Amino acid sequence: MTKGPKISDSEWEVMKVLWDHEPMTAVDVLERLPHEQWKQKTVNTFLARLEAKGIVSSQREGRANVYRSLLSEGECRRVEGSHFLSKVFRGKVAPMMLHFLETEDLSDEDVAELKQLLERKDK
Amino acid sequence: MTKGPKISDSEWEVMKVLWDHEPMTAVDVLERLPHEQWKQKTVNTFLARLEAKGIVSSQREGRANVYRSLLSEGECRRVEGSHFLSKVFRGKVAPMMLHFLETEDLSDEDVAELKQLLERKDK
DNA sequence: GACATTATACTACGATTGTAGTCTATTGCT
DNA sequence: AGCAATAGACTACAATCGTAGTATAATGTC
Repeated sequence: MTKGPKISDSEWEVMKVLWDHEPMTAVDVLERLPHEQWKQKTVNTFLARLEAKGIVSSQREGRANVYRSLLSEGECRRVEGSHFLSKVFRGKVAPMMLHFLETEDLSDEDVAELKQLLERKDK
Repeated sequence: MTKGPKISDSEWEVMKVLWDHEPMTAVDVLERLPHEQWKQKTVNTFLARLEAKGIVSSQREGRANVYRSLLSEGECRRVEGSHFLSKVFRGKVAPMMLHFLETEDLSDEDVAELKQLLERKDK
């Protein structure tokens, strides 16, 4: 459940930059994105769409619009995460965790941290 | 990395049914999907698109086409999983695992299983 | 063999996505 | 004041997605 607005792949790229450095203008955002892949106008379009979706707000400041996120990265992760879980792993958490444990590289520190977390969850 | 064809949300629903019961005809697939949400023609369209994408193959058998998957669920999970990881969690596995540990409900058995897995990974 | 059934093939169409271009208004410069 | 630079607004357009409808061909029934 936990429905939320759909954020497309490219919109996520813009949002990650915004979450890291907000408030920002469209020009600021472009500077933080790989220049070879992004044009200013494209960034502008995405910011406008994100505003239309209610994910960011804009405020005129002088000559430029300044953007701020309305949803936190954590909230968006929750929505996207539960959607991914039900779509790809049929909502079953444990198999998903096993999958990532097997396919992704975890450092020793990561493993230790996860074990600690699980210990605490255990009681 | 590990590029693969894009499988849309609805296409995933069709594929999960197919992986569970293949080989199947389009009529078989519809029967396994929630009837209120799916129409036969829609299922047909998705099967045709999946074939065009090289994700399933079809073979004429008598009066009907019989479909089989060309990619396993595991392969598709790998592609989709690593895409999700990089998009939503910036490629960082541990934070993602923590996120799911905190937001999703794990049964005691799940926790025990994961701990075992981590133990084995540890050495 | 003519007609009803039914499965596939082909076509449709609005919404979203990725990727900008054009038009307009504001600012700065000389 | 007049003109150039620049920021935003509005428009464009092909590809993909969700959701079918229409046309056609093969099959089964009398």
